[in-house]
Amino acid sequence: MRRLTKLHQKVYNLLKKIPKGKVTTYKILARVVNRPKNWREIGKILSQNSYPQKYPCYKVVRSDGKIGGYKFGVKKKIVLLKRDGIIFKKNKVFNFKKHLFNFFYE
DNA sequence: TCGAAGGCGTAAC
DNA sequence: GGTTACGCCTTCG
Repeated sequence: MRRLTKLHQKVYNLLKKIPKGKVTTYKILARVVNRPKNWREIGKILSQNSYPQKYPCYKVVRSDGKIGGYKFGVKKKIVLLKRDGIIFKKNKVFNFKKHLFNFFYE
């Protein structure tokens, strides 16, 4: 396991704040941790998450509503999201904006 | 309005 | 200093 940076901890902590049935995006996470141009880094950080049950990185999708990637396979990611009530249609989140969790209004 | 393609910034290793 | 990473945005048909 790689050493966790402060950015890791910030991102993982934010993941726990996502309510059930909601998703967020890499871009939003990047903004919240004050690294607005670091969305790719966010994805990398999530892939380094060794505790998917503790930190639900599957709740993070791309800003256009597409699934994005997942360390344990996109299919697994879809299954987990469906369990939370997120429906996928043509590789995109159905009613994406409705399910989008925005950290800014906390 | 929608999908596909291409170019691109950042930090850890 | 090069490679890598679960992406974003713009353009075009």
